[in-house]
Amino acid sequence: MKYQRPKGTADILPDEAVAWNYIESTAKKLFDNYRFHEIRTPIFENFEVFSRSAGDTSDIVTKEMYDFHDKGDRHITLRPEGTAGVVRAFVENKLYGPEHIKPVKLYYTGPMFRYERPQSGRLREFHQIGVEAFGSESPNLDVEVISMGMHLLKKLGIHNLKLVINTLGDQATRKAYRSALIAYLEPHFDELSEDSKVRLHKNPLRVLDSKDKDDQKLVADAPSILDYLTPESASHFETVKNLLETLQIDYQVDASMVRGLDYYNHTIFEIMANDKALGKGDVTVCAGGRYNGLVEELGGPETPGIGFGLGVERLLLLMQAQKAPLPTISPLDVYVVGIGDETKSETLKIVETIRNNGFSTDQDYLDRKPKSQFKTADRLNAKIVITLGNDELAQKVVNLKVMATGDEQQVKLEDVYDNFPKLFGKFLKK
RNA sequence: GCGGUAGUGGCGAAGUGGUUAACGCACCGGUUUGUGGAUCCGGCACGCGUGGGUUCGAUUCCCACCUACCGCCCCA
Repeated sequence: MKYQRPKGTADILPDEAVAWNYIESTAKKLFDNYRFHEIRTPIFENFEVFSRSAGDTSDIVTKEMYDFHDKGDRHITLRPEGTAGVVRAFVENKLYGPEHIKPVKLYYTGPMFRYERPQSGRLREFHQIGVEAFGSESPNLDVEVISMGMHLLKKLGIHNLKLVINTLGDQATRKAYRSALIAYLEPHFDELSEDSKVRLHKNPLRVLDSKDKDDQKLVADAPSILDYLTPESASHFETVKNLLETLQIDYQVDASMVRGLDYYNHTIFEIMANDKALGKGDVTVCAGGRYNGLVEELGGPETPGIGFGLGVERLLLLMQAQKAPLPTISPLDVYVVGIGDETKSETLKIVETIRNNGFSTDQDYLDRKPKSQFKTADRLNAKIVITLGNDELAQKVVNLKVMATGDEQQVKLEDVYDNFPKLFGKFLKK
C-alpha cells in the first residue's frame, strides 16, 4: 500500500456516511426548532484568532495547533475548535448590529484539527457540531443551550446521559479564586505532580483537573470556586440550576470542573455518557459554556455569548456501542436484467425512465449472465426485477418479478414507459 | 511529545530461516446454453506494513520508518 491517509485522519465510507448524514440532519432539524441558524466559516483562520481566544498558555495553542505559514508568509491555523471562527465572523460581519434580532443564534458542523496523538474517538481531523448564541446574559439561554444538547443526544438514542455543570464566575470571581487556590497549593508544591507544578503558575485552575491520584487527594481539600462567587455570579448560577430543575433535567455540580480554553466564564457544562463498551469511566460527548468577553477580545463590542461543541466521532462510537438505531443505505426499488447485447439500449432507456419517475434503479454493466444479475439484484435487496431478452424485445414486453414472493408476470413495455409508478404500486401491493 | 502492544489476500485468521503461504467468510465462475436467496465443484496473496541489513536463502532474525490501538498529556 503506497499511499495512506495522513496520521489521525479517517475516510468516511458510504455505509458510514449515511449515519453521518442522519446525525447532521437530526441536529439541523432540532436546532431549527430552537431557531439556531447555520453559519459556515473557513476551515483555516489566522493564527491570532485562536491564540487570542483560547489563551496563549492553553494546551491547544501551545502544542496542538495545526499551523503553518502560507506562500504569502501568513501564519495560518487549521481551526482546532469552532467558537473562535464564529466569533470572528460575528464581529467581522457586524452581526451585533441593531438589525439583527438578539440573541443571534448560530450553529455549525464541520472538521476541526488538532495535532495530537490519535486514539479511538480522538483524531487529528475530527468533526464537531456546535452552537453559539450571542447577545444575552439570560440564564434562560444557558439552560436552553444545555437542554438542546441533551435533547439532541437523546433524540439520537444515547442513554445513560449525565449532565455535569459548574460555574467559573466572572472576572472578579476568578481573580479571587485564583489567588485562593495558589495560596492553598503553594505550600504543597513539592507534593504536586510535575505537570501540576507547571500548571500552578500558568493556569492554576487546571490543577483541579489533574488525573494524578496524589494531585486529586490534594485538590479534594482545595477551596471551592463556589465559595468565591460574586453575588451576581452566584445568582446567575442559582438561576441556571433552578431552571434546569424546572425542565426536570438532572444534573450534578462538579466544582472542580474546568475548561481547557481560557475564554470561558460563568456556566460551563459537559454532557457525558457512560458505557462499558467504551472503556471505563464517562466519555464527554458535548461540552460548552459561557464566554462573555470573547467577542470583545476579538475586537467586537461587549457581547455575551454561550455555546457548546459536540464531537461527532465520539457520538458515533457511543451510538454504536449503545446500539442506537442508525440508518443504512436504502434498498433498491428496481433492478433491470438484460440478456444479450441487443438489449443494451433498451435497458438503458428503461432504467432512465424509471429513475425519472423517482425510483432507484440499477442494471448490470459487466455483461454478466442472467443468474449473476439476479444474484446481484438479490444482494442489492431489489424489490422488483425487470428482465428483458431478445424474445421480449421482439414482442415489446418485459418480465417483471417481485423478488420477495418470486411472482413473475409479463407486462407491456409501453406500460413501463407510460406509467411506471402505477405498475410498481400494483405489483408491490400483492 | 513520552511509554506499551500490534501490522499476513476484501475481512477474520494459521504458519515456518529454505519446495506450490493453511483454513473460514466474502467475492467470482461452473453445476442449471435466459432467473436470486440451498448443495456441490472450482478460482481468488509473483506476496506476508515500508525501506534497509544479516544470511547461500527471510514473511519468519536485526535496525529504522510508517500506521493503528492502549496508557500519559490533553480533549470533542
